[in-house]
Amino acid sequence: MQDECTVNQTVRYLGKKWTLLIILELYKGEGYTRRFTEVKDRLPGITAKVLSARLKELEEEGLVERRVEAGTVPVRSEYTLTESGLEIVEVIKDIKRWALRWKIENLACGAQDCRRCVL
Amino acid sequence: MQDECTVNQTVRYLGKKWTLLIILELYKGEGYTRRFTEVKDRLPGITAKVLSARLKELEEEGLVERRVEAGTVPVRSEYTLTESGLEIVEVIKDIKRWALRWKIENLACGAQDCRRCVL
DNA sequence: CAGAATCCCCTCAGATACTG
DNA sequence: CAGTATCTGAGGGGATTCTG
Repeated sequence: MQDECTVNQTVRYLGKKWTLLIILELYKGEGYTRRFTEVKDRLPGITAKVLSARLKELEEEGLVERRVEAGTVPVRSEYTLTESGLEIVEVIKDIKRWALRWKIENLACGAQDCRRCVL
Repeated sequence: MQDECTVNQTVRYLGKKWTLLIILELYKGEGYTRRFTEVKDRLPGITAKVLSARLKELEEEGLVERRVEAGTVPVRSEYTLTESGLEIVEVIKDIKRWALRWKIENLACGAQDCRRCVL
């Protein structure tokens, strides 16, 4: 099946809602690292369920690494971009450049920290 | 809402199944142009319904232009990549490079004309 | 040839509530 | 704090049939 194509497969999870924004959030963190709640608080509207699912998916795909702080109460876990995750950020930047170039009518984005963040 | 972000919005339709493959198909056509059935035949597994829907969406987003040959029976219609559509191909190439670099286990893609086509 | 119409199942994603 | 469990509605996408 054509669905097996890497491009299609890749874009199937990258295309899901919130995924790219989560990656950018980790990218903005110190050492490309953020804690669960940190990401959650910085992405207004996302639910714990969705964030959890996306992070798990990204971990399985190798773009994100999870580390659990042992012996801390309450529990702390950190998510860090891997090398491949870091490289995909460049692609995201390109998408953003493309979008800003051809979809300038969309002012909502410029109003958010979306524009400042990685461009 | 964060959903208004251009990156997220863009990726919402680009991330749909078949979309990128359709764009690449047009890209491979003479003058970046292909007819409906041409695309359909070259993407085994796609249904007319989905192809139709994707092309309409891409047209609305300005990546594709539709031209109907007047007065021909049976009807012929052509789809051509616009300037913005052509530019997004570069992004798709980057995604493919990324995927081939980090997901080499996925041999299915290399076996198809997927690898030859644009890289 | 180039679709549109219908049916139907599945996944996505939000809301809400609960837990180690 | 960092999740999981459950329910629900909306949209995605395949199969099939029909049409100008």
